[in-house]
Amino acid sequence: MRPQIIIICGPTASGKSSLAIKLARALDTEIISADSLAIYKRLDIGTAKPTKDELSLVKHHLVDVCEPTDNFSVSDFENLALPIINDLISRGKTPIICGGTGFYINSVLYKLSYGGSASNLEIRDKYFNLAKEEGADAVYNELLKVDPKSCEKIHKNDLVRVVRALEIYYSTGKQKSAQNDLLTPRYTYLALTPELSRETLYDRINKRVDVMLENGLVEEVKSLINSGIDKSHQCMQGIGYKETYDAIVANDYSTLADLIKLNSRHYAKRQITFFKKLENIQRIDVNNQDKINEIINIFK
RNA sequence: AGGGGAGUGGCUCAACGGUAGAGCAGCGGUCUCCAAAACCGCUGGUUGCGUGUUCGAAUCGCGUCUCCCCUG
Repeated sequence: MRPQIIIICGPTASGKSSLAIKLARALDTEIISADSLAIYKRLDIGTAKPTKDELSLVKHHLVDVCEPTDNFSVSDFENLALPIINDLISRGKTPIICGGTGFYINSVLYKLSYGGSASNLEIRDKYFNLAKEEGADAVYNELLKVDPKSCEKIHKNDLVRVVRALEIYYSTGKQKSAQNDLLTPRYTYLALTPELSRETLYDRINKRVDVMLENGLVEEVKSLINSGIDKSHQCMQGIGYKETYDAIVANDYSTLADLIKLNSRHYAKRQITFFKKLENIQRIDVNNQDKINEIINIFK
């Protein structure tokens, strides 16, 4: 039985996109991007979005689907991605999910309940403010009272998760630790990740950052700033964007390239760690055409 | 050439007589609605080299090498 979907994941700058395009063309199918920043319009250079040419070769979904002012979360991704995947499958095609946002990939692969609660900004603000005023311990102590079991899994310094657990409790009345999702994949899948030495990967990251700056990353961020985007917007959390934003404000670009490179390397490491957990993930040399043909033949 | 200063883990620095600490880098990990976020953990040094003083030297003396600054 051939798998229902293909997942191409891995760290930034590893060559996922071109592999995805190769496979999509050979299999006459479409790509669903799983990238938490490529969803934004006008964030092009810093996200290394597929070029116009690439976009015309293969249909890409979930690129440029929201405005830089929008908030976007995993479940938004899940809600948009599932119908596309199901539609492609029903048309006899093999959807290719390609991206570096592991959390997003998991959201389509597994049916997760996310505590049964959407984000509740009121509760969030309340506890972030509490942390600011009385310290993170105060928030953690609160969770200790209502959901001690979650405290076993969440480190007390991890304010984002501590607050999220409280948010779930106070908006649903149920404890986060009570959720018991089955981690059974919704689809059968083949997962691929480009095989690269750490050294090569870091080298590619460094070069890519230089290219981004040459291609006008600073101008891109300035243009976003001019239209009212600031650091409070979610899209400004992106690597390449937050650093450039700060450099523009300080009018000091001396460390910008190095800083983006460093943060990108750290990010790549986290991605590598995250994808290690994906079962049956295959490392593939993207330059090995024989191997790629082998994969294509599985799905033909 | 003379005078002064500095040489400590990959980098920046701390300890200034009691057998070396930190930040960053690097490496590993967590991840159930902000995930390019948020968070946790770990490995590296016979203190340029030699010699002397001392119970004991990164720390003091001498020699030597390297670098920086000033004077010529």
